[in-house]
Amino acid sequence: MDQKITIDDVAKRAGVSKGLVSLALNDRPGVSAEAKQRILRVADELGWHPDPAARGLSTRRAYALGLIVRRSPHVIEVDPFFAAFMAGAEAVLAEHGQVLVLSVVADVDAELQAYRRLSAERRVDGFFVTDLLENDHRIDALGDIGKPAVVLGRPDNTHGMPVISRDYSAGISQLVAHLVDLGHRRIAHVTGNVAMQHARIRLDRFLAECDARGMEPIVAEADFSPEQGAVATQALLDGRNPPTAIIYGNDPMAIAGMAVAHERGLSLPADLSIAGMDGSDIGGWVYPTLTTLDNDPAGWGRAAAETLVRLIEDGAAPDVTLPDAELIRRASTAAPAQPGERRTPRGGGDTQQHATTDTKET
Amino acid sequence: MDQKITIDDVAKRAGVSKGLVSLALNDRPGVSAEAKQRILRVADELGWHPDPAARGLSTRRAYALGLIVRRSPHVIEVDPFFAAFMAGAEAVLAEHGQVLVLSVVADVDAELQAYRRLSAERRVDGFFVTDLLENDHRIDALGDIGKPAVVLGRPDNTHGMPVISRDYSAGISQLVAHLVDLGHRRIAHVTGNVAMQHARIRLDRFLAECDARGMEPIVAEADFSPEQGAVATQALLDGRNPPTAIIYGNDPMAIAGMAVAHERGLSLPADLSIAGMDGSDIGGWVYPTLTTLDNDPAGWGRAAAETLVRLIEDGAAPDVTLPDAELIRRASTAAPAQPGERRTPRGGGDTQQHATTDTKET
DNA sequence: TTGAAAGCGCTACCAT
DNA sequence: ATGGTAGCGCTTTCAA
Repeated sequence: MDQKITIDDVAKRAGVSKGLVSLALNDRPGVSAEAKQRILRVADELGWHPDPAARGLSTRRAYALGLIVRRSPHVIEVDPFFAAFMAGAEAVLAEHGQVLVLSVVADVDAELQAYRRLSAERRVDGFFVTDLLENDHRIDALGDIGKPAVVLGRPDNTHGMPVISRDYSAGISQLVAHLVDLGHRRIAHVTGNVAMQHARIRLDRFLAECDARGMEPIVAEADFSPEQGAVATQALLDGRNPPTAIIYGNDPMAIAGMAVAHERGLSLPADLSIAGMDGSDIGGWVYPTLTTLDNDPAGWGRAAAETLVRLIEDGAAPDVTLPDAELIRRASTAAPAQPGERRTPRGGGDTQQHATTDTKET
Repeated sequence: MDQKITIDDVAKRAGVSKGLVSLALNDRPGVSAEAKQRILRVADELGWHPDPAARGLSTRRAYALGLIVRRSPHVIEVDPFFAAFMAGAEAVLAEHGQVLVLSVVADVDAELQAYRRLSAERRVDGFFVTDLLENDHRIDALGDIGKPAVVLGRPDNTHGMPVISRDYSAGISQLVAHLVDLGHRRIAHVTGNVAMQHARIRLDRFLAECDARGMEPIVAEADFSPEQGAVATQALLDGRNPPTAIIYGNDPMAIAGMAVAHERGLSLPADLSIAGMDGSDIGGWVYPTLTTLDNDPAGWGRAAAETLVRLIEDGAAPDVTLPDAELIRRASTAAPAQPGERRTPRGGGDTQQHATTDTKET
């Protein structure tokens, strides 16, 4: 149980020196094929693993990568992104003998502190930077800190850090087009926290899409929390000329918005079409099932981890562009009711499409 | 940026030897008050942090604790527990100079492998064991592995590992009593994955509560996923004598169950009362707002982290019992409609209670 | 109370 | 291609 096996044991048993074992392990040149094979076999027999502390002491590496999640307690529980992102990232790290070190903080100050701590204590070799802000302080701070980092966002202003990005704009175009095709002309957008770049990009694209169609955009700012999603929805529906469709910056807000509509006795989607983003599994299991844009958080995680590992090992890594977001059409969007038909009692009507029968636009 | 400051720098500047600095840092006896003070001041001035790799090489510690989350990709996204649990745990670990190492796996085999890897590679000093199974293999495996661990579960069969537990039974009693008080006699339970101890405990208590009241229990097995929650709900409602109230093993299943009911044109809660468990934030923002039992995942995280740190440092730590789960009464539970009244059109009726106005039973 | 020195397990360099 | 050896930064003896 207590691993007392060291590189010396392996060296002795294989009849070579420690140095050679080390070279063989890190498959470096200068080891004969047969020696290498023998060494690796012996290591395996003995169940030997190099001690990362000892390695790190020589190489000044931690063999660990850091993810700092900044979320308010009320958003984190409901966040459809991080758990899956971590799963994707961690799977890749494990293949590379690395480990994921996680920190969860409530605000930007605590986040900067966490970067500094993990870095000063030499706990990690690099960072994943998520939820990029517009003019993000962290980019500069990480520059000072001097640790490699990959950024999830748009390839701007990242001071040469590799960027993982996905074109969400294309999905928003599809979504708006989908609603317009159904006959909507008064479409609203409930934003996420627009201090975040991805929320801002979504808003900008929404505005552009409205503009291109000569529609007056309706916008309510929120922050990705269901609570704010509900508040924004109330405000929109209380407006003098309420929208016939609402696009939310994420699925939890959309679900909260649906609840508000239901509570007012509106029939969905006849009286109001609703769409989310960052498509989460739960969206396929609410009533009506939620039209949304997919996001594949595990894919983000894998790409980010591969890039960060490569950045650390090779000193550089190319940006990665993930496939465009795709529209997932479900039952929460439909043609708007004619003015006279509003507030119809519910029941009957369309059968709803379940998640297992999602229609993905390609 | 590149931390080249070592214990030697501190020793030199403070005019003492490395050894003394080390003693002072770990506040061990044998250092004069003034020397200690001076050393710590100098260390602070220099911004020195001991290198965990170097420390670990001497002490055979990793100064890191491991959490391995076993969840299928479809459950993890929606899981209201882990993100908040990690946040709670990590906050405590940071105070103790420790770090949280995270792994996400899909099944039990991969989980055991992850324990072995993290242990063999000496990445962590101990583990958090969650989702305890009945006769959990991991307990034995961890015994072999020989790393300290704390278990989230019921204090049985844990071979002397400290246990963090919360009495969920009390909450279930309250919940059943609440429904019975409203007039329900046909109450169903949609279970979580009953291989997990907490799902089993909930089921057992539900059965006991029914038994105590002479009610025939109705049970549908599921696995915590919204999909299974929906399937189970269909089956229950298609039964020859459908329940008037359904208690789900977690909130995502309850939300999926609500959707099934809505889709059938049932009016909630008049035609069917619905309750969840593991109360998540989102439950306060669906329609109707979801009656549930709270769970305070961050509290679990803090308690578990404190216990594990103590176990490692002192060699032993007492079990912790968290406060009983409490009923959160919201709008999804109400008196059952009289037979004749079923399938009333919705709208009007009760105003729903929002999350901000939850009623907590004490 | 303090200093000096010997490891901890590995990598990396200099020989051969 | 291989062996020997000097560190990496800390903790922990053992002397003084």
